[in-house]
Amino acid sequence: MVKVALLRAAEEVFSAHGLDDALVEEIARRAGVSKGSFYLHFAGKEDAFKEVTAGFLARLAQMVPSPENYSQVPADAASVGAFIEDADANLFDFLWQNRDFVRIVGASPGRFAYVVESFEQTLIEASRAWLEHWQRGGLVRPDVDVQTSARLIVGAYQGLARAMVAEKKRPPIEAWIADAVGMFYCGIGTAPLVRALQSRRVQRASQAAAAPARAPSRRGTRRAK
Amino acid sequence: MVKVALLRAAEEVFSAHGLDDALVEEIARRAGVSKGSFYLHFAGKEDAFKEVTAGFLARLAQMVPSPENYSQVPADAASVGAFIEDADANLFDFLWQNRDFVRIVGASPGRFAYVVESFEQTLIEASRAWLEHWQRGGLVRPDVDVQTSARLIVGAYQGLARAMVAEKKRPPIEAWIADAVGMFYCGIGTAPLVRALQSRRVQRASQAAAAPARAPSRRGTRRAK
Amino acid sequence: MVKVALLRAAEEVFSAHGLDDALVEEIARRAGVSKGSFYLHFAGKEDAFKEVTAGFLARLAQMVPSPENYSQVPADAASVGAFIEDADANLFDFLWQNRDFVRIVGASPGRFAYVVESFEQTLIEASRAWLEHWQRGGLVRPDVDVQTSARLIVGAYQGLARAMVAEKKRPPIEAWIADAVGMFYCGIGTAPLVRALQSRRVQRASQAAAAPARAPSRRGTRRAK
Amino acid sequence: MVKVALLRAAEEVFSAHGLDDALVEEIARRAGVSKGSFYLHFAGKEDAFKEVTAGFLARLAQMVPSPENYSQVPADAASVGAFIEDADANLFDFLWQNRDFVRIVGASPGRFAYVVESFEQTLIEASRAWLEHWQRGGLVRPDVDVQTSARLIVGAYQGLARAMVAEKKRPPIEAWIADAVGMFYCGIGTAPLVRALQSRRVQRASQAAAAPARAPSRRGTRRAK
DNA sequence: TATGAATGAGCGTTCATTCAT
DNA sequence: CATGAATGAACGCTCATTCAT
Repeated sequence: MVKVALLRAAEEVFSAHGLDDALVEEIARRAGVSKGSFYLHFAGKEDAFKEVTAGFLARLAQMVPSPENYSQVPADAASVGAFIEDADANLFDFLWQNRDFVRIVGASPGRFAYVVESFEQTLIEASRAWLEHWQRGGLVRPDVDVQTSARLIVGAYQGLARAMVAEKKRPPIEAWIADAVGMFYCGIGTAPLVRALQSRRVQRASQAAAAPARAPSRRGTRRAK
Repeated sequence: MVKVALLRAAEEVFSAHGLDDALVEEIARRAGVSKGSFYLHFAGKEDAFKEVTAGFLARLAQMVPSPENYSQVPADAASVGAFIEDADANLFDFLWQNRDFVRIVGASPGRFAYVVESFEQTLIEASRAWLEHWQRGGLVRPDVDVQTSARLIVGAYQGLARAMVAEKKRPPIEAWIADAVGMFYCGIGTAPLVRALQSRRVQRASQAAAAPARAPSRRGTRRAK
Repeated sequence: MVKVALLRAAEEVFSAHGLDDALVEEIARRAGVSKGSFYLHFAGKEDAFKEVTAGFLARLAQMVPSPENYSQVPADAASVGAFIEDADANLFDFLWQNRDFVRIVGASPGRFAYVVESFEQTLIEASRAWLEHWQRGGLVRPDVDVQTSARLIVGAYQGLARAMVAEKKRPPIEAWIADAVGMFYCGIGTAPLVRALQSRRVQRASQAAAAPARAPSRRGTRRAK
Repeated sequence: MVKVALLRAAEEVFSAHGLDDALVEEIARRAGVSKGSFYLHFAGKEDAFKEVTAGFLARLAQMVPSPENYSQVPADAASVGAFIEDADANLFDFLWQNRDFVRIVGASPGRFAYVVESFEQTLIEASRAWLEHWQRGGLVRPDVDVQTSARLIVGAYQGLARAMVAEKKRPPIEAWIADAVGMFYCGIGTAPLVRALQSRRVQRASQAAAAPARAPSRRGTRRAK
């Protein structure tokens, strides 16, 4: 119980001040315990940061669907577009909610690079699995190198994520993702998938024309607080 | 002379450790002077950081061409693509050479945001000037809002730059830029420009197919040292 | 416990070196704790000085009698002289014991002037109260302006105190006070008081003649240590 | 020439900040020379302080008259009172003009006590000389111990000086001195001198009654600036 | 003489970590 | 498990003094 409070407090303080400027004192105070208790649960400040990061990545990993753990695996061209966009938007919304912490983790390139890299591998693996799944289902062209494509997609998404967390106001994440999905899957998809994605785009464009001042329609996880 | 050495040393140390973790002691030592001498040239550590940043931005600004200070302003569809890509690749190569420092400046969003923003304005202004120039020359469609387009282009390039400096190994900057240029200018260019850009792309693709293991071919400014 | 030791040590060190030349290190060392502990109890060196000063003034204020808190208020001419001289000698003896610190506080006229002034007000107020008391008792002439007289008396005593703390060897405080009391109260007293004071003076003179090598006969509070 | 400027500047800066807080830099700047030049003329900051103090005491000593170097030595009861008061008032006015520096010198009791003491000796010696002179002239009673009286007078004047320099606004120095002179010389003077002093007092009192708002009538040396 | 850049010892303050209770 | 007082290493900045020119 205390450890949970400490982790919560640590995430807040690390998000607000970064690893170096975060005070153990403040973490303990926010958790409602003494500074000494902090050291009963963590070996030190850096260790707490690692745990917070690990927890964050675990929550993040839970948001990454994979064909194995999905009961209703979409395999028809019509629903794949919506499925991908929804999953990705969920992930990006979560990153936006926690953008301060994401920024902090990304700001220490030397230290803790491994955490980013391990998550990157997770993402690549999941992407590869989906691409294979859809390749088997005839939505992705048989000649596509799924491993390479997965790498490229994840790399592009990282750039997108970095750009997002550097913003001050919430950017139109859904539109960004739709564009990205359109770009990637049109490049590797078979004719049915490309047609389905294009019809989605047309549909969305007409909606946007009808209601230009789009309500952000928050979805997904709220920021841990 | 001493100040130059201090600025060089400061840039190195700030790049390596960031503002807070940089030691005045180390900066002075690397510059070959005493700690006291540091304070003959700077009001304090933060002041030195500002000077380093200002110098960096000045060097950066020199790499941004504008129609006014360019003797040979390209205005024909055939050469515009190469011109843009070359200028952009130069800029990105410089950022890559100084990626550590770029990361540091970008890592303190609150403090020093103004330096990033001021440079952003410089870029937007230059982009707008080029777009107007080419609009007058018939390469950019007359109905394009150059101000808005300039904003979008600069924003996209920022995302690209952020993604680049976060990499450990030099990414294929030239390819990234070529893709970006292809995307943006096809969207706002008139038919001749679009055709010229597409022929560039075809040409490059065939080159890449012939020589898959691309030699990086460093160009542009070397890192100040 | 630690704070008491720190306050004691701080008073010593401030007395010996003044605020600026006092070393936090030395204060902590004398108190038998680490430098870090000093900052658990004080916001900084100046804050410690203020606390020491406040404590000193509090002890000082306790030595100033007032008619309200005195059970046996003397109101007859014969005992008033002895009462005044005794109270004043007590106060001056305390100042002498703490002459180093008194000198330090008085040496920074700009900073900390308020502490001296606040104590001055306390003294004036007490003096006024006594003069009114004795005026009602017929020992002070009815036409005397007690407020003005109180100011003058306190001012003269301040001069006396300043002169005393600047001495290297203990001056004849009792004699100084006796002279001062003789001067002031002869000027404002009614005939009975003046007669009583004069008889005291005669008596003391004959004693002094009999025992020229006057024993200092310390009295009152010892220096806090 | 440079040394004179440095001494002047040093006196100003020492007066304003005290020995420890005075900056060699500021002294040199005010003198219009470089910091290095300062060390051509003084062995260090403390040495400069000693020279400034010595110069100040020399000027002070010049203001102390002695029977030997006085062409018109007053020896009649009528003019002695005016003579003493005038000389003392001159001295005190000078001290008032330089009260900041006087305070500084007095504030370092341990260090530099010798300068005060040497000047004290000068004063005592001069007072003794005058008392002897007047004793020979029949204005001071023959049974008076001139050495002891000189000590007492100088001690009392020191107290007066200390009280004065601690004031924020110029106190009525002339009145203080007149009172002091009246007190001391009535105690040791012969009948003619006492009568003369009393008539002065009466005269002054009537003047004061006629013009209560006494104009200060500055006299003597102006503050070195 | 004069300069002023360079030096480096020194101090106030912070804060992660420890440990006796 | 919990506390919080205590520790001490670390660092930014100041400024008296030196010395090459």
